[in-house]
Amino acid sequence: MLVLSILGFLAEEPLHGYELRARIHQLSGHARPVSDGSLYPAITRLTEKGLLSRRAEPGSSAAQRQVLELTEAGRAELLRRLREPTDTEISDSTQFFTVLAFLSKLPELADRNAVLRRRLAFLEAGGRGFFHQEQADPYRQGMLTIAKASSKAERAWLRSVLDN
Amino acid sequence: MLVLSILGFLAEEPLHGYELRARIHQLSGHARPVSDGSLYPAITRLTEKGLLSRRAEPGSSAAQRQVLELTEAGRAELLRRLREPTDTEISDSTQFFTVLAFLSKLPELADRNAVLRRRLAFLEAGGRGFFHQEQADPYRQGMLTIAKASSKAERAWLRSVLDN
DNA sequence: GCTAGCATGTAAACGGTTACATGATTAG
DNA sequence: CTAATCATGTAACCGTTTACATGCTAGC
Repeated sequence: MLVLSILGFLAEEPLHGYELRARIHQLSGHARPVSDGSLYPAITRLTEKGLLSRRAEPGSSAAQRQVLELTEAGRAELLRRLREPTDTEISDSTQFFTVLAFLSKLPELADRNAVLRRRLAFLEAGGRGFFHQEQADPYRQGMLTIAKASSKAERAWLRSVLDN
Repeated sequence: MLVLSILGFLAEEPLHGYELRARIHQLSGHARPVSDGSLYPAITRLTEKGLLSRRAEPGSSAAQRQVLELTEAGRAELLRRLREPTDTEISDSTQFFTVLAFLSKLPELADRNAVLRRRLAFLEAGGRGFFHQEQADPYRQGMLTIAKASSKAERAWLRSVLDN
């Protein structure tokens, strides 16, 4: 997911690591903070794979910035990942929201809608039996109540987008 | 999170690994499947730490079962984790729902309510600015719409439980 | 005879967390 | 002069994923 966020934000404009971290944090850092120890190694790996290029630039203040830019291969990889999300990127809400955050980068409406339809189908399958557990435990009942409300809101939004 | 689920289900009754996997799957496997490669090593680690004991039992069919049981130390660790969830167990919905699934194991109402109040305070802080991003991107708008609906439903449930 | 389900594990590769490490600039 | 913010990284540890590996029993 970190990789998808990096590719996604860099598809908008070149950024240095610190700024990238700020954007990722704004997008999903409220739930799970991004640590430098995961971000910088991820940048290094993506650069080694040829998906990113980096060039040094004098910092606005402080240390030298490494400005990161998507390569053609990087952009192709981003589009491929958005077009063909894995099963857990469809089923795991956290992962799906990351896909959704960058879905507008996919140029074809049909491709974008195909992804939304996969998510809708997953939700309509009812979390694979998750929703009709009968629970005596009041806290698990609460979990189900909340999950049902979220699912309902999301299905309504997905249908409204798919129906244009 | 896996560890919390293992301790939580074993607090209800002794189980063997295969049955434990089935229960974890029912609880949260719809989003993220549990793999044997994470479950069995986790069981081994917990046994080495003295939180679990295992004894062999003839299988109902097939291979020998390793029946797992919580030790006193294991039960104490479960209660400690439920009483004092980490910050990310409060902020990350997936992790919080795992805590919630076993919260009824905490004997004191005051302890359980303290956990719920921490979650409510986090949600009322508005996802730390997450909710008032103005987004032109329609998919990110959708994300916000869904997130707001979920948050609202969860806050309503939390308040109803806390108000008795 | 074969497939599905029961049942438990190991090994390699990969990625994330935490702590450590450095150093400049700006505002109070 | 000191804290906050800007800015980038490394190293050890730990856990997860994926693939591999085995073997029994019941039903078709």
